[in-house]
Amino acid sequence: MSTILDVAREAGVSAMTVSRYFNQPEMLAPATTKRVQAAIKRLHYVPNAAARSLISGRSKTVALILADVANPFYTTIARGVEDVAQEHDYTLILGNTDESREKERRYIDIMISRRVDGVIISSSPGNDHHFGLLFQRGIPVVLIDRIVRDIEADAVRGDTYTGGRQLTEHLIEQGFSDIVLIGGWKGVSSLEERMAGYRLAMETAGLVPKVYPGRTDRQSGEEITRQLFASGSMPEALIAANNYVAVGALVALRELGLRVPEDVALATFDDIESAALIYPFLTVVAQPAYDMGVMAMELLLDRMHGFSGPPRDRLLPTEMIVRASSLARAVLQH
Amino acid sequence: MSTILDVAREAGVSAMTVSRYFNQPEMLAPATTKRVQAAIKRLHYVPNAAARSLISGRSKTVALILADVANPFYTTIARGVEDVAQEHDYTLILGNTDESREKERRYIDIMISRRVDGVIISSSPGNDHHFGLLFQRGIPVVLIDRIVRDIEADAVRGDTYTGGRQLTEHLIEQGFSDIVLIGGWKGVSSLEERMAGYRLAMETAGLVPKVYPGRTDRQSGEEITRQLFASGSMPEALIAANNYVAVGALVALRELGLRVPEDVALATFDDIESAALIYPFLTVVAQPAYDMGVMAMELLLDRMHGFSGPPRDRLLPTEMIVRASSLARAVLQH
DNA sequence: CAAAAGGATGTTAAGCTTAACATGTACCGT
DNA sequence: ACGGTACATGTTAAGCTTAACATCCTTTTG
Repeated sequence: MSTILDVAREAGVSAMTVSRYFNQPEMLAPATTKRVQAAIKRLHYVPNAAARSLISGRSKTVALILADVANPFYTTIARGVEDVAQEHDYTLILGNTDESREKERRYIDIMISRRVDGVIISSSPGNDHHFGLLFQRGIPVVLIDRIVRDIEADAVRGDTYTGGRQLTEHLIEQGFSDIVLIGGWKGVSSLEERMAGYRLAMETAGLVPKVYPGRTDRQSGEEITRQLFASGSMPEALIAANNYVAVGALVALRELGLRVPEDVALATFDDIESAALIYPFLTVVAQPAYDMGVMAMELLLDRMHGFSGPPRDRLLPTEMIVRASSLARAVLQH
Repeated sequence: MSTILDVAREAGVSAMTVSRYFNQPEMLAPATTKRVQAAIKRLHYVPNAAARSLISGRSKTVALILADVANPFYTTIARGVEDVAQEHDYTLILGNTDESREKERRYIDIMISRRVDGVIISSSPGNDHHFGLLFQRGIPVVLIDRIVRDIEADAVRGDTYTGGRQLTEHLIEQGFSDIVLIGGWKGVSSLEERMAGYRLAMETAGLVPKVYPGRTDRQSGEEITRQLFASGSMPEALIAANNYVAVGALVALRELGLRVPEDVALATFDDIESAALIYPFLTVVAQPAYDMGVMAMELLLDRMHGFSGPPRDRLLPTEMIVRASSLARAVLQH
């Protein structure tokens, strides 16, 4: 594999001149530029990123750490991040934590080891975060979707507090009063906010909030729903903590022979794009996932380029899309 | 930022001993191991990946290059790849090509520059592939979903040829004879195979295959469908080249006031998991995307560990799932 | 026309880790 | 007690690029 020295020899110049061809091309004489260019082409030379990184301490790399790489909400974020990163010649390292603190910890070591220039992370719940190690080394961090208390970092998130409130108010307007929130974890800010919005709306209307917490996967949605109805409750409406929980709830309700929305109304967060097109049915609070990714990468670029102001917290507006699943019987009969 | 020398000093040993702690721990005396361990902890030392890579020529990194990071089919593959990579301590670099040859080319340079140990790629159509550069440098490549003619690399793909045939036969059995294939590109093997399966089934049944090619996005599905019906044709059944095209077709058909399957039957490839659960409606040929990712990474691990047999072509079975969208009127009325 | 200024290119060393080889110590057998 | 063996640890140099400084040649200026 040829090195910069081989190219230098081939072009009859010094290694430094070749290096300048890449880093300060305007400094070279046109004739030299040409000769170097030709030599590079002849030898198929590509600079060694490791050597560059070793000397510069930087890597032109950004780590994107997500809870679930297969969740459409996160992959849409990833797409936004990638588009901006690519534009600015940053390479993306992808990590999947499955909400595991240990995996998160392992990735933090990898990021340090690889001298990534920045990190975008949707952190797992818990208090023993290891971000400190990143801060010590001056690696900027942008939190996405979920903020972490006591961490002084930029953050980008959807306004699901308002979303939760709107969704609840909408269901109340439809005439429901026994509205239950299912799924979702303590410790995950975006889920706690939804819950808080729900609570506020319920209490403002003089209703009693009921929360059945759980995880955020489909399985959990099914379990909680089964359990809820097995326990003898017969709520009029459900709010699922996220898209997967909603799908699980739908599966469980179908099993129980309950129709949506005739027997039980349902609403949730995070739009499932394709599904919505095929069968526009679920009422949702949709978050601007792609824009969230773009903005996160932009905030990170600022920091990597030296910006050092106080943490910025970007709360992007969500949009409630009312569809059939949340409508009152009365409305349906019209 | 502390280096291996700092740790050595702190522990009262040589740098080499610290290096051995990481690379051949069994060689150290227990007491030394302890002292080194303590020093590492005190200094928060993390080895510098660039220096390691510089000397070893390897990077413990694998590049995953996909056409669209937001497409659920590909992200499910990504999830499989990531799970296996993580298990084996490989870090994943993510790339998005948007079917652009130029972006693919750029990524190939990045991969070489970063000395990735292997590449998994769903390549864009075209003939001027630059994989040669990877082969020259002995970087193993695994093709996923799409094979590339004349490239001697391992491949993992779903058997969409059989899938296309089955889907077509199913529609023929339902009594349809004017069946049109919409969307999909020449040059993309997985799409060509679907087409070939469709052609075979049609011709075997003495029917005339009709293909309206296009891209693979939703937009394209809409356009082709509109165009198809605007041109006066009135096919009895459509087969969409992939999930996005199918969604586009559905949107267009709804606009045209045509019901599925009462007026036009529809079937497609690539199951949309959540959508299918909410509304089990689309007849599909589903591919085992997660397993494809897992297998691709496993083949790659083999190669990276020195396996050098002939290219392996893994054709994973697909599964046809018949749902409402493809049923004959007669069947529906039952 | 000499001296200064400016532009283009070269030289040296450093960045961190590890392969290859060297050294040192403890214990073995005879 | 001595050479030999095995094990534990140390020394040196290399891997590739670039920052900092040095040099050389051309051009400008008084």
